[in-house]
Amino acid sequence: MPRYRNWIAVAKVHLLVEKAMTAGLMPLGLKLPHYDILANVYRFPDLTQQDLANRLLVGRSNLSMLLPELEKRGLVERIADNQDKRVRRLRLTGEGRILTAQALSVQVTVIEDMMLALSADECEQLGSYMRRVGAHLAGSVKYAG
Amino acid sequence: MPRYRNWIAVAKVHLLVEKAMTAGLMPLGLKLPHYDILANVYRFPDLTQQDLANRLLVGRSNLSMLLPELEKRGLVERIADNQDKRVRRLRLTGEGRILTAQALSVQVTVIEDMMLALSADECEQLGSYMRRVGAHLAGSVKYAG
DNA sequence: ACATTCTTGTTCAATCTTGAACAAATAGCA
DNA sequence: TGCTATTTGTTCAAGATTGAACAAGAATGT
Repeated sequence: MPRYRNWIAVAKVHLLVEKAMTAGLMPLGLKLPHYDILANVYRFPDLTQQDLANRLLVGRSNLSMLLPELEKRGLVERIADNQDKRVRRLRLTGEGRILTAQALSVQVTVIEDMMLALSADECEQLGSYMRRVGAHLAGSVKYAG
Repeated sequence: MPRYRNWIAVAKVHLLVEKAMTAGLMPLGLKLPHYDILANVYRFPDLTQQDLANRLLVGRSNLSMLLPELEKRGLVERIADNQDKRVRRLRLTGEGRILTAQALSVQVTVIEDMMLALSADECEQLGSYMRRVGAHLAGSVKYAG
């Protein structure tokens, strides 16, 4: 099983990085799902909840549970849209931006540390491989909303 | 954020493959956690539950919940050890081996399909990168039991 | 305008996962 | 031998995640 072995390596690294991220985020009072939300709203303001769910490959109901927590903590705002009264567009508050920036730097640290095992070129090549695989899969895999 | 981008690609592919695996396993009546257990016991018979938990990077309690299900389905046996009366060594039954072999072939199919995006050499190189990263991380990340 | 169909976000119950507390067994050490 | 510290597996309650059902709003077609 030749390719199998290679995939296992990917899965294991993913798991380890997730654990490292969880540990690194704890001091900020954030869990991984919170962070995923914040990081995406940070880079893509005014997403709807549905947009965000698609981006995270997660169910809408999940966000309906999580977002109110972040809202109560004063990190996220949900702004009514005049064009479409169903949707609520997501933005970070000032405080949310500050915390998210800190969290991002945690992730950068984790990733930089991990990638010490690779040269810059190798890291790029790894990314290029994975993007190709991702594009290939995006067509063939259906993901629920 | 150069390396960051590359990691995101890894994470996304991992997520997509997990979804594909979940879908592929469903006809066999297996969920991903069940499969992970079976696949490991298949390759490494006579593991203790603790060994298995370490291998899967999962809590022991998780296995205490899951294994009785697999046992009731007649897929796994937990055999008392004479040397150490605390532990229960894990083995597949005949039926378990058959089902696991089918599940493994599901995984092989998913992975082969995914890796169509890469040449054989590229796939090997990807694996080699990830093994290096994995080895690098294994030292620096502590994982709970 | 109107009826039908889709989409968006919420709620709720069922399922999964985790960590702490526990009992039984082993290991280590005086 | 005894006494303490570890290790193993289980249990249980708390937290997280999911999918189905729902209501409100928007889009489509006539």
